[in-house]
Amino acid sequence: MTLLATTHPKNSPGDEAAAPEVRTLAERVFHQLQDAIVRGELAPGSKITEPGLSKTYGISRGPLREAMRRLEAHRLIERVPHVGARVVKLSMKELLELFDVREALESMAARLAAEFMSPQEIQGLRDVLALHEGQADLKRGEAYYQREGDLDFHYRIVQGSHNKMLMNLLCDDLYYLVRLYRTQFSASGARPQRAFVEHHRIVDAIEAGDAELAELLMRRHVSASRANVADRYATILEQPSSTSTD
Amino acid sequence: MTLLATTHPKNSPGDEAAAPEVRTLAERVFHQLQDAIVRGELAPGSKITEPGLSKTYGISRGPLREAMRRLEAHRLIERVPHVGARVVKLSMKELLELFDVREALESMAARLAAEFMSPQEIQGLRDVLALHEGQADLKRGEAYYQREGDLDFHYRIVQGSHNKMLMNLLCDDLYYLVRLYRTQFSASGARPQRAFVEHHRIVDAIEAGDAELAELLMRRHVSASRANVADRYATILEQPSSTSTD
DNA sequence: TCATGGGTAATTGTCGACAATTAAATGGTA
DNA sequence: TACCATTTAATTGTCGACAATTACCCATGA
Repeated sequence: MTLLATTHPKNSPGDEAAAPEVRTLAERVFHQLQDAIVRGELAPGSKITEPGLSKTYGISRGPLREAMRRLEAHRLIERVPHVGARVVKLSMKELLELFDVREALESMAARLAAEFMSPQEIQGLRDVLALHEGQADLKRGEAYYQREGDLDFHYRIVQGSHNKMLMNLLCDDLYYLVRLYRTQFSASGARPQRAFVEHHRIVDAIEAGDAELAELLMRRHVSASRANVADRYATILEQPSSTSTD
Repeated sequence: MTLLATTHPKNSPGDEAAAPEVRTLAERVFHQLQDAIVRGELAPGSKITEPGLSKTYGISRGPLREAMRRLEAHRLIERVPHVGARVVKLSMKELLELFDVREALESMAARLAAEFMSPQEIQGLRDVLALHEGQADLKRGEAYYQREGDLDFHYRIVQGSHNKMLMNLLCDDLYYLVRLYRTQFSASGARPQRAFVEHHRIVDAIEAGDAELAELLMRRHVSASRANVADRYATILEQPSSTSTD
């Protein structure tokens, strides 16, 4: 909880009124809806109507529409003029596309992090890894927290790139989609121990200032995660029972 | 005009009422403002006020605010709650950040294009190159159209990746910032003949289905463009006369 | 039974007005 | 004269109501 709160202080589960820079109604309901979607409280593909949300959140349609516009910009809902909006439902194709984009951006982030990350930031990375290691030793099966921590790890590297545009793209846009995917596909942590090793090697490369190696390792790391997801999906397709994701 | 219109049919200069999917006031004024900003008619860094725009465009503040929200999502304006909005003014640092992101995303796009681009799409790429070559032979100095065509070239490769998320990120977000930069820094085409050669080699790699080579060449291409911009900026800093971009 | 048409209901788009917050202007005081 | 507090004006945030478009339902006909 402690380390997690430092990286993404907003939308920590259970507290939503203490958000720091929520100065307007539209922003507040935006964060609320963002959380509700990411956590699966609003079903993927379900239609959301302005009067309905307006009544449930007790605000007018004006700020609500602004919040929905922001959600649309973050690709969490899809709107059609004069028709309505519905919560995004990731298909496997779109999920794999997301992994390709992550591979491109995060490998670049790792490269830049190896160049510009400060010793304090690197120490913070090591702390995160140590925390994960302890958690992995404690509860081996339930890797739920570990997955949130996985995002924590990636967050810090992106911030270590000191590239604001990268930070905006990854942290403000894509990572919410990643979290949404993890709830939609109920993907608890797969391949945890291998991911641990890869994380360690990436930090080693960053600490050594080896930009090329950090980039390569991060590229492989994301690519392996993508392959793992694709494989699991392929095996699920063999035994047709769950929801058809496309 | 013909080939350009096929890739980005909207906001072709001079005609704005014939936009295809503009079904609402907010969308129309969004595209109008987008054009006005990218073309420099709204000065970078200038404050834009809701009543002012509402009067100039003859619409209410409701749809105008929606248009402004979309502009903010596309990073063309910056808003501060209770204070106001102003047109984005790219600093050199942010411009170089933009090049880093482009390098990451477009190299990935080239890799995917080499895998999935159809023969017709490749032929379209060759047509664009042929058109540029003719233009370069005709007017050697005035490379303005060539630069727009340069974006046309990159557009097609991104679309050839068949990755919708990449297409959204690059074509809908970043490329408008690129065009904005070219007007803000009044950057007419530098190094045109070298860029031509690089374009040809990229297409060759894509046509050969060599994904790795296409990725590498595109990465170098964008990186060289970034270095060129950085160099020109450094030389400008030697002779202090123009606008301070940061 | 299915397709097609009209009519109704609901939702979205748009507008003008009021409240809250911020920035500027003005005046007073050390 | 410089600085600070108060007032004032302008802008942004929010709200409710009306208009326009769409989707749904039902009846009619082949």
